[in-house]
Amino acid sequence: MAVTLRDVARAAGVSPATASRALSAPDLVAPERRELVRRVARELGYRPNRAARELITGRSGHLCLVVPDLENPFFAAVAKAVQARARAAGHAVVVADAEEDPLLEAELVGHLGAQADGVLLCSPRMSPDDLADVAADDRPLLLVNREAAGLPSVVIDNRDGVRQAVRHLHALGHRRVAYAGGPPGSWSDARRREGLGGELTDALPGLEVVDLGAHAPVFAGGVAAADLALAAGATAVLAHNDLMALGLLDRLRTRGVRVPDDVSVVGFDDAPVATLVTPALTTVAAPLARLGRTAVDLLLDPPRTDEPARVALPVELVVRASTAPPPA
Amino acid sequence: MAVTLRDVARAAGVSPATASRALSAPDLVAPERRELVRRVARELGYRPNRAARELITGRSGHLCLVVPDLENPFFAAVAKAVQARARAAGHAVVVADAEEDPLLEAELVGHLGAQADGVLLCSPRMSPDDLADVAADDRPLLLVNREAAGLPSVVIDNRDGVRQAVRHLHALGHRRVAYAGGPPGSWSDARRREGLGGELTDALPGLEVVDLGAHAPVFAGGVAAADLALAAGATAVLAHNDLMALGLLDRLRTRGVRVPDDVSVVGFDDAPVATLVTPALTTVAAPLARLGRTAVDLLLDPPRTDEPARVALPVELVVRASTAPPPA
DNA sequence: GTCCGTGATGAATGCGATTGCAGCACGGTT
DNA sequence: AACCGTGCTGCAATCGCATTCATCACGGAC
Repeated sequence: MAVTLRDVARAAGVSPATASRALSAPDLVAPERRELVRRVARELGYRPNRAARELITGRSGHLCLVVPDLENPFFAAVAKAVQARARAAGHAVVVADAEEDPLLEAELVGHLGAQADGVLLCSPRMSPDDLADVAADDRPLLLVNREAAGLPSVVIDNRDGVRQAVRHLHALGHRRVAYAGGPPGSWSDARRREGLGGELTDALPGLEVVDLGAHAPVFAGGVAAADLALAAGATAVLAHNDLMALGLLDRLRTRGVRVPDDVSVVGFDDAPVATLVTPALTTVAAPLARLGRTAVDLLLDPPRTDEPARVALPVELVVRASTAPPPA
Repeated sequence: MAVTLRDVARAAGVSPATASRALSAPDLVAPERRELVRRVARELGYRPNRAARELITGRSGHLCLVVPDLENPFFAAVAKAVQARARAAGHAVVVADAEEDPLLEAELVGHLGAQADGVLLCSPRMSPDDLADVAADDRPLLLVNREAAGLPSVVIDNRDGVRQAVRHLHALGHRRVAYAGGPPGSWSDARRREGLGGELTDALPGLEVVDLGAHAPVFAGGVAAADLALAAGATAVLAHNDLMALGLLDRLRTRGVRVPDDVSVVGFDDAPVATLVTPALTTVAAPLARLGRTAVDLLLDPPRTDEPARVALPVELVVRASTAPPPA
């Protein structure tokens, strides 16, 4: 059997209460006794039983992370960072893959979240109403890459991202730029469309933004968008994410259109795959690791304000080989 | 506060013991009482407290999954499948990213694994000795994509994978095939080298296999291997994994070598990215989802044999656009 | 010398669910 | 009528730990 606190106490010749204090409230125990207990504990290989501790303290030492798809590099990157930061803070991470399903998402938050010290809900597909429902538990909840009224959140600056991308294209000489949007209902897609609005076109003379509509945020979505972009006569396409940008690249090549000579392509997220293709993708880099770390920090000790915290992280355009001046 | 079993019992007019049995050992309770309790529990939104249950049963309902890198698509795919299967079996998954570090890996198994019902150790970097150490706990442990004496494991058929790949290349007419190996000490790389051994060259007349040595199993490793392959005069290269194959593709293109016209390239794993590049990668598809599912099944109810279970899953060559007959 | 404050310690309690054991009612057997 | 087996049910103990409260020793102040 495992070593319990009683074993340590017995071996050290103290009561379980003293042993407990020596390990988790050191100030309350006389120095030499404290060190004795700690040494004995180490020698015996004592590990506190999380269940017993949770039962009495109410804290499990677990965080729950819910993502739509673990295989999506965006969420994989966030999950990795969350895991690392949580571990540094002494917490384990229970991850749940919601398989892009809003219902499953809500269920997972309810089931798994109930046994955790807090829940990180990543890019939820849920409607604002359902979101309010799952947040009704007193369990701390933090939204990642999505905002909602009354809930704390960490997001990336989507508006600024598309602006940086479009300014880059405009500076290269492009005047007709297409946006290949993400799925309908996507919160981040809505923010990006805001960034493309009047304010931007006002600031950039001669610029026309063509909306190519909503697409699945995957390779196939980009393939479909490519044909629309060509039909619309755009010389540059900004994609909702990198996966779609790869689809664009592939379809354009198939149709004999050279990138970046004939058409420029810009992605979003800076997924690792962006550097693995030819031409390497110009893309808006989202600080995914920082997103994950900030989320954990904010969840574990929330600022003591009345309003829930809302953090937006800056993004940065990374120019690679998929953008160039338009053909003369 | 949360609804406890006592609340349910009181509301249903029975003792906590009966309420407990009604929910988790239904046969022991009279039918009408049982249904009453279950209805009341549902109406009150009762959720058993995992900590309390763990304390007495010793089972936590958690599995622990340790992987070297969550962002690696290979492990992301396995993690996704593990998570799904575990959930179906009523278990939550605690994931730990070992950051490719054998020491951290061992520590994570010790810390996190101690509080779980079982540990899935994915492609451990650990030495066989350290492996034996961490397995010394009575906690069930299962190796994924690695074998070791005395431990149960689920692997893919690495030997057969390289054989299928090389047979394919030989059938296309290639006679000088290079192998760009993975990192030194990699268990799966060793198995693949076995597959390339005498048995294969005996069976395929005229075939020569050139060993390009060990490389980091990433894009940059493939880039380095590309130059070696060209210098060795190979007309086809088999890479340790898809990431390296992408590096090969990129470097060959940069040097003006056409794929597949001049040189054929074959990857391993069939990571999602294999279809996202041009030319789409011919690769050995590892059944990653099945790997994860099988691992969970085997961990949760191990066969009652003396020897620990060893399962090898079949792989399948997927021919895409990166292989063709060699130049005349 | 007595009293009180201080700091260190241990005994006891409880967190919520499970489970061995005893008790109870009931129907059938001798 | 006495007895026994069967089927349910409840009591109470238990898991490992944190924490409250009482106790005790010690030293300084009066």
